[in-house]
Amino acid sequence: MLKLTKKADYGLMALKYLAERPETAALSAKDIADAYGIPAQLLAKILQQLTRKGLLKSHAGMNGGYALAKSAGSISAYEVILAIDGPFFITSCTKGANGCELTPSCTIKEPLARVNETIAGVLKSISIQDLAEHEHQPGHAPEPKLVTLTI
Amino acid sequence: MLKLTKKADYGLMALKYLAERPETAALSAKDIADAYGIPAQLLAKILQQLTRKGLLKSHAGMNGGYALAKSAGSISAYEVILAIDGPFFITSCTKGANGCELTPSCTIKEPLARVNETIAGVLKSISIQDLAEHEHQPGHAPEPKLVTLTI
DNA sequence: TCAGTATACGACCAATTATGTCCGTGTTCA
DNA sequence: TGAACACGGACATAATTGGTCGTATACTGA
Ligand code: SF4
Ligand code: SF4
Repeated sequence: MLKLTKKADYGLMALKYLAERPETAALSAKDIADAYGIPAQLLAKILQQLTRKGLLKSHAGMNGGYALAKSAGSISAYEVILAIDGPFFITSCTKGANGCELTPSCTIKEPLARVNETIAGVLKSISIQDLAEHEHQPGHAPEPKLVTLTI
Repeated sequence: MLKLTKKADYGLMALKYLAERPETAALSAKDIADAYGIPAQLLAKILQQLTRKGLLKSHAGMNGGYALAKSAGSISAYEVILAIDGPFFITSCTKGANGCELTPSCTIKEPLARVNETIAGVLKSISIQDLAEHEHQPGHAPEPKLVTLTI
């Protein structure tokens, strides 16, 4: 419960990997998969999804592969998760048609919707660049981000 | 992905229901289940779990049922989710033994652990009382809570 | 031009998890 | 004593996730 799928996980890793290598023109799905031990075909599908959503640019043929479509700083973790796993909701209601059938009697969906928004906000405030920058030198103080939650 | 289980959902609803009725000595699982249309036996098991974790007090026999073990203000949504669904992690690693096998090569687990902490913080800052108070009068300004995220 | 390398995409399968039911046991009270 | 309740394990089923396969298509460079 409340767990990121591995697909989203893999997607984030791949984007981070690309963000760390801005000099290379393109990296193939296999290259990235091998670097981490991710199933190559699965990662390929994930990268294809990200391409369709406009987060990556793809290039077939020899020396082809994927490259970031935008700057690493302008891609948020939220976008990635959204692209891979679809709309982001922590509850089963709110997702259009097929929600849970006790939505009318439910009294906690509004508060939970706020929580949902807050978590989405957290995810939106994290960029691929944040992930890539992270592990560098010990002396760099990462700037804290603030998120507001109103029940 | 990143979705609350219905069990946790039901648990929160039940606790809120109890919090709104502090006068009654105890309410049976069936009472609460009927009020919302939740499967009674399933809710019963959830309430039993919450009892084992010390969030509820139970009383068998006629006119028995469940009551809050603590004040509604001192029970956080985090505790409830923890009691029902077990340890709270957004990633597959960090959960003791059986995590994902690419933990050593993974480069995003530290940042994600911070995100995990942040989300846990959000959940911890929400009490059952917050849920119960919510829908009252329109004029009451709910106080916003602040959560800090440091990548 | 053609072989090799790569993406694109849908169908399919296996493993896991979530959801819910059944049933027998023990407890309390009128 | 019996009705109404909690307790808890063992199922059964549905939904989701994680992963594979096969094939078509696109691009490159020798
Ligand atoms: S309606 Fe209530 S019970 Fe149903 S999914 Fe939404 S929050 Fe959960
Ligand atoms: S180790 Fe990395 S890939 Fe594996 S679960 Fe943790 S964050 Fe995800």
